[in-house]
Amino acid sequence: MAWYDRHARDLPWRVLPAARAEGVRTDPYRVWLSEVMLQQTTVAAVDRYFRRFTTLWPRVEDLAAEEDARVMAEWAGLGYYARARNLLACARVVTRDHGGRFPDGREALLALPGIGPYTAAAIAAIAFDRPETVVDGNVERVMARRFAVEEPLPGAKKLLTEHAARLTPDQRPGDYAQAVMDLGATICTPRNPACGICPWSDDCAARAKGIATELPRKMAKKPKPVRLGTAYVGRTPEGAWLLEDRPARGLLGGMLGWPGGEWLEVGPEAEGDTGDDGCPAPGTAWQQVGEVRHTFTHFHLRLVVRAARLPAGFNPPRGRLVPAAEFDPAALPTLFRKVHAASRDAWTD
DNA sequence: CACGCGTGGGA
DNA sequence: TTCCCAAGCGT
Repeated sequence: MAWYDRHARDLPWRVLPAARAEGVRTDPYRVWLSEVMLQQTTVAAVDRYFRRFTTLWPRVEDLAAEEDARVMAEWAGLGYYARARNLLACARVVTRDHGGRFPDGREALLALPGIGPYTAAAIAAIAFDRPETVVDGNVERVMARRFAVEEPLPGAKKLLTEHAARLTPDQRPGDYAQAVMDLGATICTPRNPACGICPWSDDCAARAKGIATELPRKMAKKPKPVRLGTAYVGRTPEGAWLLEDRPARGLLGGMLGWPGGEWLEVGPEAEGDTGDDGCPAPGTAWQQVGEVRHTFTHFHLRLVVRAARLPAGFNPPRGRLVPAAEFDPAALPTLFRKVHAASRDAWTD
């Protein structure tokens, strides 16, 4: 804990021990928002989004009252969009059923949308200083090394959680939780752990055995297949864009995107063209303007980008026309921002 | 319980 | 270029 008092990172959602000593309170709303944004996401990526969200919506009631599309547009680019949908659902439950106050216990938190075992424990510990054990990827790595657990993840998760629980103190459990995660993020890193400056180096079994860098072991991952598809960027003579609201569930669910066909996996050889599958205006002369490559969690995608001027009075069979004044490419997920950028040269009239 | 679900940065 | 990964959750 002395290490944390000296080395805690100053993050926008964090109340440092020194500030807390002067009476600054930890806001559960900000803890919750930051923890959801940080799920599988780096501090560097979250920083800007957290500042933007708390400026637009300072309290959970403000967020709960916002329109879905506005929140999704602000989340665009951060990824894992189910988090944004669950974020709104959670804000509305807390506002309507809990009077705008987050519950202070792990069990009650666990019942809320988008809050799983890690986030429930993190909020209980950090916002309410409950002695809950927080187990994220950092804690798994630190415990695997400190106790030289050689069983690979995810099988070792249960054992690592037991080790972590045994170390959780009664005093300042919130600071302790953040300290272990800071340790994992800045000292006990995946590649080149800085064991020389680690406050736990004398207690570390993996360091003693010289295998710290090899832990935690992980099961081999499957290779990512390649999928191919086409995206159609159409504009009316007035400059309106033809876009599509994606279904609420699934990949990029609830986000705005360009029309196009299914993204189909192909064999190692036949990487031919993709036809006009999914073309939203078959009678129009589409021109290929580029190709976009993008990698998702479980596949690589190559999208052929086609652009066209739509006829005057065009009535979209699917999707909708977004007037130029209302269109902001920043509201698109990253894949579709790339598609928009690839089409840019087609509009140099 | 295994899988689906994004993105950007670093080695 | 390619691979790995980062404060997980829902189904």
